[in-house]
Amino acid sequence: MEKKRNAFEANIAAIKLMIEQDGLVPGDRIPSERELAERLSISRPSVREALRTLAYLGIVETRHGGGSFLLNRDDHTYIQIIAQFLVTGDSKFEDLAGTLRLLEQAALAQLDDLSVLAPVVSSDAAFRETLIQTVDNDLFERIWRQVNAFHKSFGQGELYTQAEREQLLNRP
Amino acid sequence: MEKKRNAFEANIAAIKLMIEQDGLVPGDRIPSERELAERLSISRPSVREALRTLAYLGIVETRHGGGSFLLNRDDHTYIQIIAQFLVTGDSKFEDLAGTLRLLEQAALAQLDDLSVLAPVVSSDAAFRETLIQTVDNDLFERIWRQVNAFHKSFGQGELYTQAEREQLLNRP
DNA sequence: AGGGGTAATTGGTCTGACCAATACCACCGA
DNA sequence: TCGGTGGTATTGGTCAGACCAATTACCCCT
Repeated sequence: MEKKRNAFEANIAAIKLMIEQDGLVPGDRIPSERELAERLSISRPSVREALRTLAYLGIVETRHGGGSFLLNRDDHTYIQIIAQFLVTGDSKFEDLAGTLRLLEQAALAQLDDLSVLAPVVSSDAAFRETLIQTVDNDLFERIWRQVNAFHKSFGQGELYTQAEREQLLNRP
Repeated sequence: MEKKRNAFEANIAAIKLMIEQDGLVPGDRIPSERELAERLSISRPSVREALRTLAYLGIVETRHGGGSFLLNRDDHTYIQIIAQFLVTGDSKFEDLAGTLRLLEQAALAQLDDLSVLAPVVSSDAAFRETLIQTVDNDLFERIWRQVNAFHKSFGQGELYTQAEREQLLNRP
């Protein structure tokens, strides 16, 4: 082994390695914190620091009294974490609305058939929700959803007026 | 207070909130683990579990004996850390490239004067960097930067060919 | 064989302690 | 006065042990 430094990251790597070597698959229960501590020759607090990080990333789920379990990889909660840290406090409100408009403009530009939007043109929320879903891109959708949630948390109302929405449908 | 469940994530949020309220900026030293424990009325192990996670994500840097410091957003390594867990070849890479194209298309659409892009049309990175900066929206730029970092972490090359870039300049 | 209640297991949190690395500062000497 | 130099305080790193809470496992009785 190498390093004294970064014992913490080494612990995370060790746990991941052990999971691999034990042939665990998503849904399986991983060894208890006490057993991990013993097998890795580290203390339980150190095990916990690593496990908590893995849980935060969505790699693992822990149930009080039940144990820790491997999660499916396609839960990708890390995307949400990315978004959560992207949209932190110092975002100006104008940036929020502006970013939403940009995202939705991009979605609109790559949409061939505008007819799917016609039925929902009367509702700002439904119009934009439908618009985003036409993109069919998970990451893009999550980013939009996060920005939109943050925008809504400021208690603002509609992003577009009815007239604006109708105009958007008559462009390309 | 709030709920019993998810005390761990509540601690992370509390630390982030305290950083905000104290007006700390990247480079500043955040309170010591012992002081955080006292101010948040939790134990030092609980503080550490939250702090280690923040450090792992690259939000914060800890120096043995020195303290913990706020990092610049550009230093955030969680994109790479998270990418490390995407061991299997999932199709999410298409989402990355697709999202980047959408973001840049949106930037291009709201740009009046395309002449600023002409000098950098020979470089994929410079072209896209310049394009994003014309938007003048911090949040949008940050989102793009992070997605781009994620995309680059997969070791991919240029997003557009030279011909594509030139074509983009001849559209509107 | 089934149901219920108790014991064992497991995660959640805390206290306290000690080590290691760094920062702080007063002191000393040139 | 200035610059090094040492000791001391502060801070993160790690550990042991304890206790609580939630869940699980198991055994016993009917």
